[in-house]
Parts: sequence; C-alpha cells; structure tokens
Amino acid sequence: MNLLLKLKEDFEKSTSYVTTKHDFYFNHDLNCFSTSYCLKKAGTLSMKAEELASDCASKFSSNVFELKQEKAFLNFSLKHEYFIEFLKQQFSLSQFARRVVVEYSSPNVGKPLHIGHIRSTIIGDSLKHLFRLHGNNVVSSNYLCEAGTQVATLLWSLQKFGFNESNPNELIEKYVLGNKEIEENPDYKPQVLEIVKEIEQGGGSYKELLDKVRARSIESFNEGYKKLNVSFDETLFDTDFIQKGKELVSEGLVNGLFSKDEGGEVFANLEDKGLPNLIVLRNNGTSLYSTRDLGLAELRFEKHSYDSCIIVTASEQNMHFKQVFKILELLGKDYSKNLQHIGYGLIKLPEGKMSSRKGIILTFQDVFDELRKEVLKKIEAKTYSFQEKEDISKAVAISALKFAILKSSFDKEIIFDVNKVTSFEGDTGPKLQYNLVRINSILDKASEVKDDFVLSSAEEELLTHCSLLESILLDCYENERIHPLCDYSLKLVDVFSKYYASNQVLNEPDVKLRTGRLKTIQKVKGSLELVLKVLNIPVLGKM
RNA sequence: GGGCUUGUAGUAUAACCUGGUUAGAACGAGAGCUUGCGAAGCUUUUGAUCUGGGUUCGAAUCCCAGCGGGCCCGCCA
Repeated sequence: MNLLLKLKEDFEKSTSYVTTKHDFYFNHDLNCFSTSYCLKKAGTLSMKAEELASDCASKFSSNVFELKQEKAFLNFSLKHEYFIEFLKQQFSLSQFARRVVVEYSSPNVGKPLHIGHIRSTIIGDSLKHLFRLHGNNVVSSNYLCEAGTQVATLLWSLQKFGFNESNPNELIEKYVLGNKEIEENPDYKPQVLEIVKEIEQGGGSYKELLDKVRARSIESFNEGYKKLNVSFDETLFDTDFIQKGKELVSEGLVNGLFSKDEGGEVFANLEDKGLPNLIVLRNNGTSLYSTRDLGLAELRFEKHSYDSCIIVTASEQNMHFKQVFKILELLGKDYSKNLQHIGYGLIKLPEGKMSSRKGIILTFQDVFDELRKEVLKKIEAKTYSFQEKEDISKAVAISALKFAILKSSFDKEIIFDVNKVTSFEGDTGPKLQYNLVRINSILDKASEVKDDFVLSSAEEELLTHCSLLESILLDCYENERIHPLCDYSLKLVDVFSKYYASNQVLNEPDVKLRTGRLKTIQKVKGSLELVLKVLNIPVLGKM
C-alpha cells in the first residue's frame, strides 16, 4: 500500500476537501505524515487556518491513520492495527503498462570503459530495474559508436604504426599516438576522413582491421559489464543505421528544413525555433553524431514502438539532443514527443576533465581494482576462504561504486576522487550490505518465527520507515531519478542501526515481543532487498 | 555575446520541482561506548543556505538583478 496515496484518499473522503498529492509528506523530525493544507487553503475558504485544521480534525477518519492537530498543522501517525496488517503483506508497487527504451553506457569502439561511461551505465541500469518493478516493458539498449573520426583515427594509427595484439592497452595507446601524430601533421587529416568513408560503406579495405578492433573492444566492454552485473537487451552499431540517418537528411533537404552551405555541408535551420543550427552531414557526405542519432531514433521506433525512449548521457550533450528531438518533430515524426534525454553532470578527476584523446583517463578497471584492494585490506584478518574473499571484495567494490554514483542527483557534477570512494565509512553501499548481513545473521540463528506477537513503539517506528518505501519508489519512478531511494535507504539503515544497538532480538525473554522483533527485522530485510534490487547491488551472506 | 545548468558547515551532500512545524544525514575534528544477536556500528560536541531586492502570514525553496563554477553554441561525440 502506498501510504501517501492512501492518506490523500482517506483525507478527501472523510473531510470532502480536495487536495493535491503534494499536500502530504512524511515528516522525519516528527516521525509522522503531515500536511500544511490548512495553511494554504484557509485564505481561499475565508477561514482561519487553525479553524480549518480543527474542522478537518473533527471530520477525518481512517482505518490506517490517526490524526493529531498541531495548531494549523495536521500530523498523522500510523495506527497500531496497521502495523499488524503491514507485517502480513508483501510490498505492492503501482503498475504501469508502458513500453520504454533506455539507452545507456554507449562507449566508443576502440576505447576503454572509463568512469564517465560508468555513470551512464549505472544510472541507466538502475532506471531499468526501477521501471521493470513498476510494470514497464523495458528494452535496455547500448549504442556502440564505430563510425566516427575516433575509430578512423585509431585504424589509421594501427595501420601506420602496427598492431601489437599482445599489448592489453594497445588500442588506447595507439589512439593517443595517432591523435598526437595528426595534430602535428594536419596533412594526415584527409586520410582519416577517407577511412571514415570506408567504414560507413562496410569497412572496405579496413574491414578486417575493424572487425578485430571491434571484437577486442566488445570483449573488454563485456568484462566490465559482467563485473557490474549489467546487461543489455540490444546492442546497436551505428553502421546499422547511418543509412537511415542519411535518408532523413535527404527528406529534410527536400522539404526545406535543411540547407546546404557554401562549404557543402548540410545543416538544419533551427534559429527561428530558438535553437542553434545543427550540422547534420559533412561536405564529403559522411555522417556525424547528429546524423546517426536521427537514424537511431527512427530505427528504434520501428523496432520497439516505444511510449518513451530515454537516452542517458553526460549533460554536455543537452543541447545536441534538444536539437535532434526538435528536428525529428519538424520532420513530422510523432515519436519525437516520446524522446527524452537525461543528462548527468560530468565526472571529473581531481586533476580536471578527462580526455581519452590525450590519454587522461580513469578507467573502470582502475577504479574497480583500487576498490577491491581496499576491501581486501579490510577483511584481511577474517577467516574466510580465498574464494570467499574474492567474492566479497568484488561485491563490496561494486556496491561502493554504484552507491557513490547513484546517491547524488544526476545534474550534479562529480569530482571523482578514488580515495574518497574507497572509504567505506558512512553513507555508502557497503553500509546497506552490512546491515543486511547483520539482519540475516540474526534470522539464521532464530528458530521458526511464530504467529503470536506484540510490537513496542521501537518496532513501530522502524516499521513506519519500512512502510514509506512504496511512496519513495513511486516518486522515483514518476520523476525518473534514483537518489531519493538512496537517501531513503540510508535513513532506514540509520534507524535500524540505532534500534539494533538498543534492542536485543534473540535474547529477548518475552516470547511475543521476540517474535514481534523478528518479524520487524524481516520487514527491514525485505525493504533493503528491494532497494538493492533497484540499485542492482549484490546481497551478501557475509562480509 | 547568447543558451542551459549549478552555488547549503573545512570537504562532499539532502531538502528546491510541489514554499510550512527545530535545514537532515555523512566525511573531517574532539570526547565516550564491545563478559550484548557482526563495532563497516552506537552515543555525544562542533559547524552551513553566494549577495541584494521582490512576492508571501511564512522563502534554502518562487520571481528579478548581481557575483562565482561547469557545459554548449558550424562539419568531435
């Protein structure tokens, strides 16, 4: 049951005042649900706020909530009977039948997965789980770009300097070398553009080399995705939809939306729409990122007929996607209204912005290794087997990384300091895992949980927090964000930790209270597991 | 220059969309707590809304102006 929706419903039914869903909220300080509705509405009803509050208080009735009037504020706590019922129920989330495509990760062929891709990957993956839990039919989609100048530069460099296939860092090293060379000798640039052309036409004389590079890249991406436990329902290469993009360009040229400049390049005229113009085709006829994004949107709609297509990339591309979506709208594509872009703040290093072109880059592998090393230090003294330590260190490392990325809102920039992320104290993913381990440890030791139980106010406070989960998840779903869930889970764990410190479960002599406590922590376990499912963080047996 | 975005303790953040009861946690720093279900924990001290106007009974939140950071603005992605 979603308690905020239930409260609104009960309030309106019994008082016959009309509210909005934002009128009710959970008040952490008072540990109850609250509304300031009376303060807002008193004026329009020409009453004093406190009179209106009294009026509501006298009329309000609910099988779940108990009302306490505090001057003009109305505070609602949960009734004792509610908790008894709550312990018997499973969580039930609002369901929406919607077909959604989520595009995320989208690394470039030839380059390593770096910490920037990881933000996209982790955000997208979490949104996928959130949407699925709410009944959406979700297609997770990865777009591997291989047709741009970047891959062409790499191929050029490999051809010129040779391909040392035994070097694990060969691709990025040759890419950096190639860029340096071309920067010093701009005469090479036309050669690269020729390669771009060949790639677009299926590879030409570079086909074999491109196939090798692609296979190698995909293998390394998959290694990363496996560690992150991320998978995709489809992987698209831009060579699959460049043609479609070019057809859209021709369409736009015919109907006058696009023009050709003196240089020969094609641009979309958006200035009278309040956006800058966007170049959609090079003067040598090869595609740009914009061409491909047009084609991709078209291809995806043909494949999936989505109600919503969400593309997760860094916010430096905000304008680009506004332009692309606008172009599709002007081309009369109905699906353009279903397109959406989530731009997250760039991940920067303490040294500054990353640049794979210059080789200034923090790869996922580096971060992962660093995190694992720290976890291993922490569990060094434990008597776990080698394999157990391997598994724990991997799971905790991933949890620390995912939580660090998901806990702040998308639009914030992140200065990624490995030293900070590897500290596992405080507001971290491992904290959630740790508390689940403690709970499971108690539950493992407890014998069968009986049916006859009582609850004290400490359990009810804890259960109140558990009962907020459905409302929080709905808020995340509706607003397409994850960090409120992280915030919630930390609060829940915090309340649990305090409870844990002062309430013995297994040693409680009163059998009914002991049973009540066991049932309560089972509920906490259920809540945390649901959170971790959305965050896609592994649950551990020990750590 | 134009557009988008951001500004909360020493650091890094939540609350801003949807104005409301004492701005909430974390890291750091200080002091305590294990003969208690796992101390990656608990208790406790410390400290913050960029500036100036406006709207309102009430502003971190909305509006205007200014200042600072980031990103984007013709063939990178």
